[in-house]
Amino acid sequence: MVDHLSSAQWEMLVPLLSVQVEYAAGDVISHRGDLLDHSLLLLDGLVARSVPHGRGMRSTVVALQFPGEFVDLHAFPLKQLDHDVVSLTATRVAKICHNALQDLLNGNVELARKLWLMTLVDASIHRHWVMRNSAMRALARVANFFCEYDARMTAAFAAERDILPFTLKQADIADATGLTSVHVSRTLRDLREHGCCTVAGGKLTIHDRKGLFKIGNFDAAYLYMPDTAR
Amino acid sequence: MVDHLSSAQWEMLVPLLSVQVEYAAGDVISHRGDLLDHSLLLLDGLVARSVPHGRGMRSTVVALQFPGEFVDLHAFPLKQLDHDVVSLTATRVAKICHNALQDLLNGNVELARKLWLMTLVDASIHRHWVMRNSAMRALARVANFFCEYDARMTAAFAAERDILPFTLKQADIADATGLTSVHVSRTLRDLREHGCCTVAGGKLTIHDRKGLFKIGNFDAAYLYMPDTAR
DNA sequence: CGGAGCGTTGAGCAACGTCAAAAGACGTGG
DNA sequence: CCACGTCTTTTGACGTTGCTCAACGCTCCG
Repeated sequence: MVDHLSSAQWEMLVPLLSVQVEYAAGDVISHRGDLLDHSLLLLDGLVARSVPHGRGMRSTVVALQFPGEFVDLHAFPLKQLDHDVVSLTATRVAKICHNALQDLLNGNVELARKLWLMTLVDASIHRHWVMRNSAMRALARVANFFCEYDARMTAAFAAERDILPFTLKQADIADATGLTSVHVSRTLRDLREHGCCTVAGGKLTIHDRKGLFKIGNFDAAYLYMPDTAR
Repeated sequence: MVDHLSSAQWEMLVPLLSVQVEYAAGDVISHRGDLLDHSLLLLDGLVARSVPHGRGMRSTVVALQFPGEFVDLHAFPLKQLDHDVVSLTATRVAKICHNALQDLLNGNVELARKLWLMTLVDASIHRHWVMRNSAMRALARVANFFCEYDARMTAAFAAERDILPFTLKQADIADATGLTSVHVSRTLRDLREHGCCTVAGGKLTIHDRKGLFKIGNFDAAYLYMPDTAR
């Protein structure tokens, strides 16, 4: 969500974003524990922060980043991350070097506070995920996941759509919601039969957004969207 | 974890912490959506960030703060929180006014970055909670919860102990781990019978820390402890 | 002594996981 | 275009975990 920034602030950041890199679905962009001297701004595609569980086992997706969001801005103060960063689709990112960022932020307290704020919005989303995966049953959980997907995609496109690009596998949804892919499959059928939404052919089609929000018990306040007042 | 700060930085912060307040177990310190002009440093007791679910229903604890930690430093950039802040035990906190903090940080980029970092450690803990409550079964989940409790209490006391003060109710553990209090009760019995730890009389007694770590599959890296190198 | 709150236990059940098989989707090379 | 292998989704049968409901005991405190 770069829309937390004023256009003047955005202009200052752009020169630092010269180097672009592309990844394919499944690529590991950085490993937990790696020392990082740069962060990434996601231009296109979906990236997961994921905690591996050991060879052969699937890993848990603890966060998802959408186009227009920083993927690992928290690596700037932390230097080292506690999770892997994995590309879930074909993605394009822009690198931002920590040294250059430090120089920029030293002279601009306002911008520094905005970037701080953006990492805090990520943290708010983490808390929501804790709640979702701890306190909601499968149907509500997956519905709520789609509500968030819808809201963040809408922000990324700056336009509401009823048909969204969606190239995640059911196993990815499972990793993000703490279910098995088998149960995700069944839950998607339930949502389909409720007339809420359909996932097929790389698209998420929302037939009944209101119904989906209700089943998912969705309230977007935790996303701290800049324009869309709560 | 104020130990991320140098003693010089700590000295600068202390003058802002004049006002102290006490709360009793169960007090709601601030409500979601409240506009906040100050943050709190926890001096004593335990505080939960909790998401309410409606009248009568129990709420989900999405984070726990220990003595020496900021409770809601994220309210400084965010101004408004997405969750309640609830005292779980008798607590004592020190207020820090956002205006004064802003003046201090405007003149001290290093300190600002340290505070940023501290909120990012919170976020890392959130991610761990997502993983724990999504991917671990009850026994491992509760064991891991106790491992974290042990590690953060050890940091708060600056001393390792096998008998820790523990005044949370089983229902609180349930709210934090996404289980029911009934199942927590059974799980505590299991941990007791494994010879790992006992919860009774306001104390958590760790009989076999190594065994507890193993059952909880615990790796403290996500806590980003300053001294204890990973 | 009585009540309130918390912890414990048991029985039954719903939700979700596991395993396995089959069907569909998709790209590749002939 | 078809044949093939691989990956993903779907479905069924069955097992397990953890939830629900209800009863009972315990402790603390008035």
